[in-house]
Amino acid sequence: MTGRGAPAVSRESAASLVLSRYLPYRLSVASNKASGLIARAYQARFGLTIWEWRVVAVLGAGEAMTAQAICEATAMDKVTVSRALRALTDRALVRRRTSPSDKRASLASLTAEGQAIYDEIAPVALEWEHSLLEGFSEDERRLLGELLDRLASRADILARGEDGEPV
Amino acid sequence: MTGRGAPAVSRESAASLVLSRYLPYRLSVASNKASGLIARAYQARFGLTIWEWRVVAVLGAGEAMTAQAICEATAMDKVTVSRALRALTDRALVRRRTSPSDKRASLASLTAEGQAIYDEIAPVALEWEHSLLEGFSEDERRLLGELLDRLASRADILARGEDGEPV
DNA sequence: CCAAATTAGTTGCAAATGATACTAATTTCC
DNA sequence: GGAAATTAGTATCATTTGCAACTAATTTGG
Repeated sequence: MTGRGAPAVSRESAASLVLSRYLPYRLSVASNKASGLIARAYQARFGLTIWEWRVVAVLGAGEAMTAQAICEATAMDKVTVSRALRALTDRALVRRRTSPSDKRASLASLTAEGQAIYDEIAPVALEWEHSLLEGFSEDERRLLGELLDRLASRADILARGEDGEPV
Repeated sequence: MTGRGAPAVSRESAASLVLSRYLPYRLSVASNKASGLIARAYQARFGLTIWEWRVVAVLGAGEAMTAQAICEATAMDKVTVSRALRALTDRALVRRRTSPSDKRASLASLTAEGQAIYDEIAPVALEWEHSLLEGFSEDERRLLGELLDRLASRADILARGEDGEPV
């Protein structure tokens, strides 16, 4: 009976990696549940995918935008934006005209029908957000948003920084 | 000039729906950036997908688990778990044996090689998490985690609750 | 104790996604 | 002023994902 005594540290290797406490995991779970919940609103009722909805959401402000501008405003890939625009255009929710200043680009904007859908969905989306945050104090809501933004920009910085190791 | 006076509410319909301020959107952006960043660690270095990594992460604790239990621990769909287990088993990182108490189920656990990978990745994953949270105070870290968990459970409640309208 | 219903896990197929290559228009800069 | 490099947006193809159907084992309840 050699080697007994203190409760050997033997296989304590990755001590505190408990998935349910791991931030990227928690973010992912919260994000998926929140998105999934609200997605039902625009999917079931208007047949919009989450990306189509995002495009509608930014165009809802009224400004005509290029696909490029939409990419930036929605954090979507340009291929995804292209497909969403195509689908929306096919359904006549969006109209596109060639940009006068750059014939490669086109300016997209909502049609009357698209605007009508936006006007109907947007308040519902805001209600869902509100329901989701029920029980959160004003401070908590503000802080949550702020922390998420900081996290995102921190991830950006790290992504540029290196190509392998954590800093 | 009738009906003037207060700055007409005319087309102010969805007043405060600005995508960049919309919580589900911010969550999604933060989550994708954080996950994407860390995914490089286990993808490039070990060829693990995010789901394979999650499975490895929960099995890393040492307990043999059924696919069902893994579903619950990882918030993954059963099909996704099945595929991840298959891939890991094919690479001999995971071993499965039929559960003695239920011949439909099998108990999965890490092989020595799987454990070795876990032991190598887990600390790196934690370092990344740490880098991500650099600049966050202890309070902020705790609060962020707590708010995310509350949000997820709130979404669960709402998802059960109804089948259309926000509450 | 057995037929019907449920559960564990897998498979197959259709749709969604992502990387890459491509066309056309526009800048750059010698 | 024009060849080379860049940019806008689209198309193509391979992979991933999600749903629904399926097999096999177990539980229920009559």
